[in-house]
Formats: sequence, structure tokens, C-alpha cells
Amino acid sequence: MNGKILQLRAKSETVLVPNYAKLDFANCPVRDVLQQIGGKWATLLMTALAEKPHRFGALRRMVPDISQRMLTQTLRDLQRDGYVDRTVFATTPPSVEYRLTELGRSLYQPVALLLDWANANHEAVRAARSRFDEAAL
Amino acid sequence: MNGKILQLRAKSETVLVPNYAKLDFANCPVRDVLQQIGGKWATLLMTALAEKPHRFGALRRMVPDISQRMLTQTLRDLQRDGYVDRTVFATTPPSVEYRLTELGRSLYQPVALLLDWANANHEAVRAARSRFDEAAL
DNA sequence: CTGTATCCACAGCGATACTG
DNA sequence: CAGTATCGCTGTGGATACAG
Repeated sequence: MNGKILQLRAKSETVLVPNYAKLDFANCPVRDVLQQIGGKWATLLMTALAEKPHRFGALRRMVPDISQRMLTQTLRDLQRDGYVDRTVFATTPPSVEYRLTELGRSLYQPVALLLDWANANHEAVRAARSRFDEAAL
Repeated sequence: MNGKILQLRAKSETVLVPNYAKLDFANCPVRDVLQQIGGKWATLLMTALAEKPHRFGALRRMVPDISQRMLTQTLRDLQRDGYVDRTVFATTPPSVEYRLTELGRSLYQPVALLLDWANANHEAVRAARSRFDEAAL
């Protein structure tokens, strides 16, 4: 149990060093994953791709409120981490298909559970917030 | 399947409105949860508290590289969302105990699965990144 | 159709100092 | 011991314009 904590937090040695934040991030692989999940679009795109592969434009239509910039960037990040495969078809006009890799599909399993939890319990969270904010008066 | 997507993304009506970002966040409960997970300290503190309740100072020692400010703030956020209970003991000096609520414990289940995944697969992610960055030359 | 490049606003987080 | 207040940096994400 303690081991899990140690893996999540920064290395203890670096605590002695001033301005250690940048160094630590490189040493915490768990954050690499959580960072994506916490990002605004990553889980959403993974959900879309979990259904079936999609093209750039299709994803754009499925998530109409994402900017082109963030769609490209998020897909790049997912590809970089090995969650998504990008295939270019040299047609005219060119088309690009994105699909979940094996790694991506395996990551999506626990992620989906989390999404289910969020959907099931957001009412409770809302209520807790209201109570807290009420009491803070 | 489509329903899940719709719940995750912002409401479609607001797409028509300029500068709709702020409005949407209030309408997307799933993000409320993911936001915390993606935060730098929330999952770490939940992991610590999943073991057993702890006092402020104990948490500070368990996570030596967290600032006082972020420890307080993260605990407040967790408390606000109903994941954590805060109990003040009117001793001298005063002590405060934090413990996971039922809701917090239920959230921690899927979160723990995600952490396990991250621990198990961060090597693969690292490798994928290296390959990607290599190819980008 | 599928991107890149640039600029900018805001929120998250850290450092530091102060308080009941 | 357990916070609060203030400041400043940095990273994330949005708007817009341009390109192969």
C-alpha cells in the first residue's frame, strides 16, 4: 500500500533540491497517464474511438465543441503515448483514420469504469457541493 | 454508446453561443470527477487516506513534496465533493483528521484500477513515446 | 480534408510570509 | 498544529488565420 504512494509522488531525494518540480514530473509515470485522463478531451476521444475507428472529420462532428487545434493536439498526444494509431490514406482529398491500439483499448477498460462511476454518482457529488457551499456562508 | 459521449461533451445547444466554454463546464458532471483525478495531488491523497484516516501533519509527512497551500486546497476540494470527511478535535494543540467517506471509497475503487493500470503499463507508454519522438526527427 | 502557426486568457500550482 | 493570504510563473486550451 505504501509502495503505491511512493510511486505516485515525486522521489524523496529531490525534496532537498530547490525548484524540484520539473525534475519530478519526469520520474512519475503514473502522472503521465492521469494527466491525459484529466485533460479536457482525451477521454472523450477515447470513448468515441472505443466504438470504432474514425476519421478526423468524423471526430470533429462527433465533438462539435472541440477546436481544430485541440483535436489535432489531443490525437497527437494519444498517438505519442501509444493509445491511438494514425493511418493516412493517400486519396484525394487525403483522409486520415484514427483507431485505438491494443494498449489504448486496455487503458480504456478502467477509464470506462471511472466514467460509469461519474455518470452514476454525479448527483451525489453535486449534492455534496451544494451542502458544502451552503455551510460556508 | 452514443449516450456516453453526449454526457461527456458539452451541450450541443451552447455550440451556437460565442465564448461558451464557461457555461459548458457547469453542465458536464463527468468532468467534475475527472478534473480531480487529473489534478496533481488528489489521487495521491486519496490513496493515502484509503489506507486509513490521517491527520493533516501526517499527510504532510507522507507527501513531503506537497506545499501547505496545495495540501489544504486539495483536501478542501475533496471534502467539498463529498469524498473526504474532516473532523476537528478541540485539543491543544488542535488536531484535524481526514477520512474517506463512503462516496470517496466507492470512487477510489475505479481510481485504484486506473492506478494499477498505470503502474503496470507505464513502461509500454514510455517506449511508445520514445518511438514517436524518435520518428519525429 | 487534415492539419500548422500564432497569439492570448485563464486556471493550477509553487514559494513565501503571516495567523489562531 | 493547521491553516490563510499574496504573488508570480507555467501549462492548458481557445480564436483565428494560413497551408499541403
